[in-house]
Amino acid sequence: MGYGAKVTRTSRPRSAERRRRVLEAALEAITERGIPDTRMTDIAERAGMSPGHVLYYFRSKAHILTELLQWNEDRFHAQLQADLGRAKTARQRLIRLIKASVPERPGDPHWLLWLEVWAMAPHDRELLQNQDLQEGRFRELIAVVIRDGQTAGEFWRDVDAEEAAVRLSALIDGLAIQVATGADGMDRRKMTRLVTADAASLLGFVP
Amino acid sequence: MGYGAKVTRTSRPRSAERRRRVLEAALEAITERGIPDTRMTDIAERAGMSPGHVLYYFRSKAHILTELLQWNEDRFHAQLQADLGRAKTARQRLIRLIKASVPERPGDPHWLLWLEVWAMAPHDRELLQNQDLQEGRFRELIAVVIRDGQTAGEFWRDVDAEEAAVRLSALIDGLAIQVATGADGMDRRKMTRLVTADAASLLGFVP
Amino acid sequence: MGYGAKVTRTSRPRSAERRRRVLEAALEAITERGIPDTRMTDIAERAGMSPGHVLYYFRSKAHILTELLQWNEDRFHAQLQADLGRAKTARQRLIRLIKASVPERPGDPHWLLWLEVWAMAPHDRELLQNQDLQEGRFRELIAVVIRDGQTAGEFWRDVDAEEAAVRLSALIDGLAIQVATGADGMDRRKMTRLVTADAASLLGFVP
Amino acid sequence: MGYGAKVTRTSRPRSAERRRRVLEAALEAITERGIPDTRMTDIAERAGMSPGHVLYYFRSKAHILTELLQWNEDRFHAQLQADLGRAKTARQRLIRLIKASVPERPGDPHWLLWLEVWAMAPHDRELLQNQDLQEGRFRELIAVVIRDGQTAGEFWRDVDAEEAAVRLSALIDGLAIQVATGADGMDRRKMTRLVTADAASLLGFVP
DNA sequence: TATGAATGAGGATTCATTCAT
DNA sequence: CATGAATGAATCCTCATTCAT
Repeated sequence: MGYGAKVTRTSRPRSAERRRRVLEAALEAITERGIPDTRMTDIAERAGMSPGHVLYYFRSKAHILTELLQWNEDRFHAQLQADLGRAKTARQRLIRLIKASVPERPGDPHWLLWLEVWAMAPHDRELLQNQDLQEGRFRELIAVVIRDGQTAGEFWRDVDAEEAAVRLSALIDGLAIQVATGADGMDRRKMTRLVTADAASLLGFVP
Repeated sequence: MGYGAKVTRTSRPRSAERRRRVLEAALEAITERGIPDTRMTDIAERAGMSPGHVLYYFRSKAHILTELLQWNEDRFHAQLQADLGRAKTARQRLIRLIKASVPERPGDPHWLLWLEVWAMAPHDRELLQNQDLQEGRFRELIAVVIRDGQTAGEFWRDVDAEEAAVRLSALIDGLAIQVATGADGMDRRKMTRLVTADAASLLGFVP
Repeated sequence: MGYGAKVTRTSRPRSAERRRRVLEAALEAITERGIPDTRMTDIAERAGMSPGHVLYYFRSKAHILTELLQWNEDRFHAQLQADLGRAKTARQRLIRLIKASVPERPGDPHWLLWLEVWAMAPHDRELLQNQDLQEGRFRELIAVVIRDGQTAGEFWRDVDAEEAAVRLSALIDGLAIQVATGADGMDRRKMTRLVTADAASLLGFVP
Repeated sequence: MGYGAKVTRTSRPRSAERRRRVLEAALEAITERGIPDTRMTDIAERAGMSPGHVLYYFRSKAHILTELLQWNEDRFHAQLQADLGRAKTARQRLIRLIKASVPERPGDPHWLLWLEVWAMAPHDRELLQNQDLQEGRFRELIAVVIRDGQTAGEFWRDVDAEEAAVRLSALIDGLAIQVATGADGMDRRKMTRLVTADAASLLGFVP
């Protein structure tokens, strides 16, 4: 994950790190205020640079957003993949996947960004396509785990893996809204239990 | 509900109708452009009046929004209640409820407004409370239908009605996102089938 | 030239007058600082209104410019036509035309605007077309006067009127640059004498 | 005028060439976009160096401009002098001078720069002085040729050489505007004919 | 010399809101 | 009630210039 130990001279990554700093700042600001109320200045301040400099790296506010979404998903998936790699059984992998998908807490940045995407997607074709891509990637991950479990005899075989993935991811989205917005009567624990139970009854394993 | 024939002084209804016209215009504009990109002027134009006059009825843009959400939900529930009233069995009522909940098409105004609400709620306590209220009302409606069905012996009795309602409404939300945004691979018909199947297997009736 | 004496209620012209005020302010500012260094604020201040209001009348800085050029030329031509109308002979008309064309003094707004146009025209097709139109109108005016004089026997007949107009207007442009910029060794009086002498020797009349 | 073969220390010529490269780049950029829309970056890119480095050679954008104008005129005059040197008679010299003065084509860099100068001169005293200098130099050149021709008996003697030079150079300026901006109905050939004819009738030689 | 990251002072423009009529 | 002119604060973005390396 590092650039190697030998990089002494501040070398290239400088630029990449600056960009990352901007993205982190943007996510932070957006999490706090929401996209429409996040000003360039908010981002710049948090990133510890001038507004002009933020736009030196990203041509416009829209560009920041685009890259932010990508970066957010990539990070999530990398983490998820690593997580899954450490599990032995499909059942364990599915449970880990569920746990990784549940918002950490109200205001979870990853999910707040998704709420913003859903609100904007109907008016932004490009964004919608990206949404499709990311959600498809996630659903496919679920489907793979399910199929693996079916092959290994851990899950029932007569369930359509794709459809189950659609149902599970939709349930996750719907509940995550409640957790992430901080809605009354739903929290991380409850959501985890609900989704796990649903998966268990759907695929026939013990939660 | 209804102004009746006896309203003689024209003043009030006139005003009420003007206000409704503004709300309709606002919903239309928001559906097209999203809340952040909807200007007072967009609303005024659609409502056929001047921007200044829109603010004569609603003190600010925020007030329009607040009232719009309420109005939108009230309308939805009134329609839903009427729908359910016409059904004989709990099973029929549940199915009608599901059908009423599925977005008509990509861009369905009712749902697009919800997408906006979810995106804003984390940064607006009042809005969040309203969200809780409305979603609670909807879940309770589902729970009532389920309990009715259980009492009538149409649904399995060993299912917790509240929890089932939570699960169903979350599934609906999650899938509605896909349909309403126009996501690839999901549409009204497929969503209806999926939710109905889920309810059926959950409560033990024939879809 | 007035709107009639009966207009008591501040009526329509309000808007038109505001617009004119903006154009006057713009011309003033541009004359002082040049187009590139004229800020919206400069115009607004001089027009006695807020910058936002200036853009309420004219959608953008570019729009102000476009209208300003048109307005400037229209004004010049209206004045010129009136001038010519009062002259009896073609010779007198030509002399009046020349006098009207000579810059009043260094910094003459009408001509400074032309200097700006010439500098911008190579990079703005629309502007160039407008330039063609206006210069064509002016040259045609000269040509008409010349032809009249030829018909009346005041000017030599063997001179091509169009070509003479081209030559005269080019000479006027070239000298006006010197007068309007305040170049050394050229002024209104000298320019008038030079152009008149040129016309006289070209068309055969006594200056 | 060259640096000769003896320059051993490469330092100076290097620098001089770099500077020239910047000036060439600037002229190119300005010709394309006009001065107000030419950014430091445009110049730097064309010169194949970084914006920071451009300012290492020229302290500011204004300095580039100043030097560019000088360089542009020096180049023009050097070329012109060389041209005239090859002509035997004053008549030939005058004709060559005219040909050299006519813009090559719409967008001729040398003339586009003049259009910019005229637009800026009224707001920049220093620039105006430089304009006076350059135009004076050009007019004097014309006057010299005329006087030579008069002495040699090629041109009429009763014409005031200075005044003729003023007239000719103004006519050239006025027509060059049309050619250089790409105005309708005027081109290099026509302009050449017009100016030559004017000079011929003024000085009494056969065009 | 040479780079390009970094700055920050503006600039045009937008838009909710106010208010005289 | 109704208008639309008027405001001005706020926002994104540009760009000459500086400076550490």
